[in-house]
Amino acid sequence: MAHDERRLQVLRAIVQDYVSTNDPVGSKALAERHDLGVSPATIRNDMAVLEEQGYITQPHTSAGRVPTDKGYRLFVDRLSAVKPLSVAERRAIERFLDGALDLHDILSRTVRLLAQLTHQVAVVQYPTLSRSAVRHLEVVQVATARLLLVLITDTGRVEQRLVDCPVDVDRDDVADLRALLNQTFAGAKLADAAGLVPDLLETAPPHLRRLVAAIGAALVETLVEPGEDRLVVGGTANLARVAVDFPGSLRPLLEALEEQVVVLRLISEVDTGGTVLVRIGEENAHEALSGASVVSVGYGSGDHALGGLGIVGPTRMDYPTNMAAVRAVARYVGQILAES
Amino acid sequence: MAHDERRLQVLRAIVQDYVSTNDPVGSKALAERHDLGVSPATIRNDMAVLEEQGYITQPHTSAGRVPTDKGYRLFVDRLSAVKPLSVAERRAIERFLDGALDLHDILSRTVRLLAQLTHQVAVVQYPTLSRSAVRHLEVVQVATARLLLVLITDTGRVEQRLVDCPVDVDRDDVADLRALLNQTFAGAKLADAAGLVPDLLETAPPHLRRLVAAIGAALVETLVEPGEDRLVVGGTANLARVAVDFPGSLRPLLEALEEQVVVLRLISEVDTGGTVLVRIGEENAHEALSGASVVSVGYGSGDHALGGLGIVGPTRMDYPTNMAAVRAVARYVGQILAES
DNA sequence: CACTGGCACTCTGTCCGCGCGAGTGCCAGC
DNA sequence: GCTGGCACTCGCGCGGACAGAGTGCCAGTG
Repeated sequence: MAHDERRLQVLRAIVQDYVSTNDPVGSKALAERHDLGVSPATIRNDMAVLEEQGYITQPHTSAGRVPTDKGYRLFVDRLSAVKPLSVAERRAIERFLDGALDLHDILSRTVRLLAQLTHQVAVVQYPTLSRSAVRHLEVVQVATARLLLVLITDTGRVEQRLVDCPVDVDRDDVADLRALLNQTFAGAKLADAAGLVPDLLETAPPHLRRLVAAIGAALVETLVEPGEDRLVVGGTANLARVAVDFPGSLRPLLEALEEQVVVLRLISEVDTGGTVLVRIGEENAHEALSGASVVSVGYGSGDHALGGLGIVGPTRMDYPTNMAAVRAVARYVGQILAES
Repeated sequence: MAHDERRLQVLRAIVQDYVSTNDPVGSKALAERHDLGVSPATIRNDMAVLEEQGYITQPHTSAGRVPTDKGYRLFVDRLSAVKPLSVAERRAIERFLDGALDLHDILSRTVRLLAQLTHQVAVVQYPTLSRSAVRHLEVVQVATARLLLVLITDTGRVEQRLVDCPVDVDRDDVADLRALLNQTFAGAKLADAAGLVPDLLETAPPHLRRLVAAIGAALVETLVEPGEDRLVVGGTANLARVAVDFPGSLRPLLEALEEQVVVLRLISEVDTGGTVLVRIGEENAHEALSGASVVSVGYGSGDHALGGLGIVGPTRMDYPTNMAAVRAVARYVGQILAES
């Protein structure tokens, strides 16, 4: 019906205006700023319907209307066109990510870039270990009965782990161990690594058995445990700019960002298809994020995602632009990681 | 003189009260809360003198007095006794730092601990490379003409760097290279490493010369360049709690913390003696930090500092407690690093 | 039947004026 | 040199008035 169509136009206009002005938007202003072809009075009728359907609400009687979470949801799902990035922005992305020296460098550049493009808090998950493969395992003796295990993956990630050994170790053992480990694990997907430990034990020469058992246990632990420090966060200064959208205080949000685990769960729940995921307000199911939206997407080379990245900001954000930025950055990061 | 002595008592009382209440403190309240043995009128006279000397100021006529930067300075230098940590706090420190798995883990635990103890933003610098020694160098082939160089130091730090080679490399070369590098650099202080590169070139077999030259260059670059990502920051959520002390906005401060380089300079300028350094307000010589104080100290094993750590907070902070916490944490971290 | 203009109503944000209270500086007295 | 007293100065909070924005409803019109 033509009516429904126009009502959606009205909702879209409300979202756009509210996002850009941060003022509840009234019927008169809407009629002026948008070519809806009808008078304020008609818009008011539409607004009444939209309010009843739960898409908009008024902060208090006789202020303008403000989109609800549900309103933003509809906007994102049906009303917003993907906003292509400007040439300057594309160039900025390339320039920013080019010349990174290692994985950490790539990720910290990414997070800064994303924060700069979106003016929101940016979050990048470290590539998940289980999806990458072992490139090399290094063993370094730190003390007579203490080894440092260094794992290098094909995504350029370096993991380290101290291992206390049940027995003293001599130098030749270390070399043997290194050879043994690499022979067994080189090229293996980390997800499969745990299954290879029995093989490892079998092929180990008897005098190394106990040592290998300890190492194997530590290895599995390191690989299987997701760990906690898997998140790079940046652009928190942008929160100050949008502080007005978080009435109480920024504190819960800052805490959630530091907690990492909360945000990590959100960011890592991406599907592999490259679709941008948007969680709006209460959809986040975490109190600290009830006034916030999370825009995330998986990145990776080829078809499987290595991890997620995205932004966290107020529900009152420019979704089309931010979704485009998140997607574009993820694409570039995937490329870069595939090359290195 | 007895007068001067009492005036200092008054200043101390003002600082203490103001820090705990955040209200400008008046003569009457002072006389009630502290045993100064004189009447409010007398205190007023002292306050007038203190104000003239620039130690305190009044926000507006007929409000109480507030310490100036200079007042805090005097307080820190001459009026505050070191506040020993409670048993619970000491235990918390041990518990918190015990069981860390690697360097990054140690540092991120440290920063959380410090933030929790002081209720301020905590900052920890990565151990400076130049003061540590090479434990092992690992070379991994990533592509035909691309190597990943991994440096492991005796402080447990792992540095990685991609190197594009001028020539193709085969597998034996990699092994030779690894042996050669470790032979030359193992045990060397990183600060001296650059000087060893000529030796390296000399001992290299002719067919590896060009390769070694490239690697050597990358190595020096990695070691000498201080890099940017040398800072772990935590506890920014605490800023929200003290937002009232930063009238304009938290933004400049958050930006400075993200910028890292600013804070890094402050944190790294520690002397090796283990003295806690306090920079108050304008002393920081950076606009974003003009309302903030930085409490920092070097940490390390033995006599030489590996890096700095500290906190950033409003000038209105509890200096004695925070200084004690910073010092205690630095001491423990030094111990832990010496062990691993 | 849908849209429009008009109108009365409601509510918030803001401004002003006022009184209160806290705190000071000064002075005379001990 | 300290103290109590006193007049003075301001900032803050409260309440009322007011303007402005926005709404809902209603009657009129193509």
